[in-house]
Amino acid sequence: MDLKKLSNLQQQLAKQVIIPNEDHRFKSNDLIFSLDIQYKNNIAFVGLDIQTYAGEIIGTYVEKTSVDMEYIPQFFCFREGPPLLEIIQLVQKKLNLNPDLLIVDGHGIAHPRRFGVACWLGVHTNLPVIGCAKRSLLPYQGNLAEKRSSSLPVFLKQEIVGKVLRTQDNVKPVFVSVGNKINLNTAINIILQLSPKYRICEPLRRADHMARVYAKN
DNA sequence: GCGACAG
DNA sequence: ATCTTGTCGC
Repeated sequence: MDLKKLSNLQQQLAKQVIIPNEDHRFKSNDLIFSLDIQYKNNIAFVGLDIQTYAGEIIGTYVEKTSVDMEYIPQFFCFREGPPLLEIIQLVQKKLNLNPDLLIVDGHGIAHPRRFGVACWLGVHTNLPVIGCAKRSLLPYQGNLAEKRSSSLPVFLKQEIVGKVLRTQDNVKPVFVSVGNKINLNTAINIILQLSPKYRICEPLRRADHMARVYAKN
């Protein structure tokens, strides 16, 4: 694996990421596609949950695909990006439903080269994408308050590229960053809104659960 | 040089 | 991510 080449590719593609200054105003019927992957040997089970912005659950689906690259930290997008894109296009065609926002398990620009898997999906779909990860790739400083909705900035050099966000009182935080066509403030508000009860937001939990069930049969 | 490192 | 026992809590 030529990591030098992939590293250059990430830096090139990172230039295509668009981050607006204005908050995004979603409509009640806008569709949110949320994705997560479970692995069984070299087979990926991709879960895709569809709900409206208002909260109506449309359904959760799973597709089985092969995965052709190993997991390498910082190069995660090249492993998970293609399977994710595949199921999005498949479900889109099959159900004739078009997403207005994607939420993915992983980072957006909170990445050493500003190009996590959420960015990869962003430049390949031209859609708004939010990355929501369970661990950070970049350092942050300070003590995060224990109350829900507390947050601290995550820096790359001097720039804020993401936030550590507590989605529940006294529960480990998640790491939110944008992948494309949405700003951090909007992303944080949406993740909080979608996390009324648990650490991980509801649509990602459904996608994870569905993929997990299928991976065991 | 060594270790750490999203899923 | 996955491999694992018991255990705590709703």
